[in-house]
Amino acid sequence: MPSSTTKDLKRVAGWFHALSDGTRLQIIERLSEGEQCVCDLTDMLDTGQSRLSFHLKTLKDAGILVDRREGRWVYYSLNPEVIEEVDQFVSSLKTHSRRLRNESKCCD
Amino acid sequence: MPSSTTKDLKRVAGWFHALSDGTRLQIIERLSEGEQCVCDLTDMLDTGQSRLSFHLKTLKDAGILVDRREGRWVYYSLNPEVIEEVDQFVSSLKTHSRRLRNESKCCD
DNA sequence: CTGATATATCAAGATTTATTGATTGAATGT
DNA sequence: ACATTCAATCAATAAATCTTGATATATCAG
Repeated sequence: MPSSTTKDLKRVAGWFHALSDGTRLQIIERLSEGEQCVCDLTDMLDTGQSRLSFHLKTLKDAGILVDRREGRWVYYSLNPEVIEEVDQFVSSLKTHSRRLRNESKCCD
Repeated sequence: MPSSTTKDLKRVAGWFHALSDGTRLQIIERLSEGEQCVCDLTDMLDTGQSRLSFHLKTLKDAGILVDRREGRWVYYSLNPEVIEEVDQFVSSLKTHSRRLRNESKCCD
């Protein structure tokens, strides 16, 4: 994990904040099976309309989701570009933590 | 991303919540260079003692960090096991989103 | 244009999280 | 035992986030 600017950290924190809620993770679970319109998500998740809209906006604002209007319906889907960035961040963290564990093991 | 139980989702949400704060990400940046005692973190990050302690506890409760007392000092470090789980979650999400993108591309 | 449907936004209150300063506890050295 | 240092916890307040119900906006059908 290279040292990050404050702006970067805020962006990263924004990703994780978006992912830090059970309802939003449920949304993501659904969308990992493919694009869904809000109406379908409303049925699948047992949640009020404005609440769902709030969580979708939270995910969209963080860049995790993108939306697309088609007539009366709005479709949400995962945003692969940003998810890739999240993955790179976590993956780099994993690499560091693994390396540190191995270093300490060797000197016990 | 296989369908998760409510309990799993809460655990996952807990990871991301712990990672969703700028100060905590700074802590993680430091610890990705190696184990640090609280006293060093206090110097490096410009933060009050109880505030730092609060954020360390938040990360520890989520499983991201582990601590170890040595005399008067407490050392914190990344917890590779849990970070690996976080990585697997995000990595799986990445795989799904990538696959979905490619599927849609092929049918334009 | 009118009514109906899908979704977003807004405002108020409820809940959760974070910050601050004070206190407590644990380990050490004298 | 006493004083000192490092760190955790507590209590009060502040700030951010979430929920709910009402209202607004956009699109379509008739």
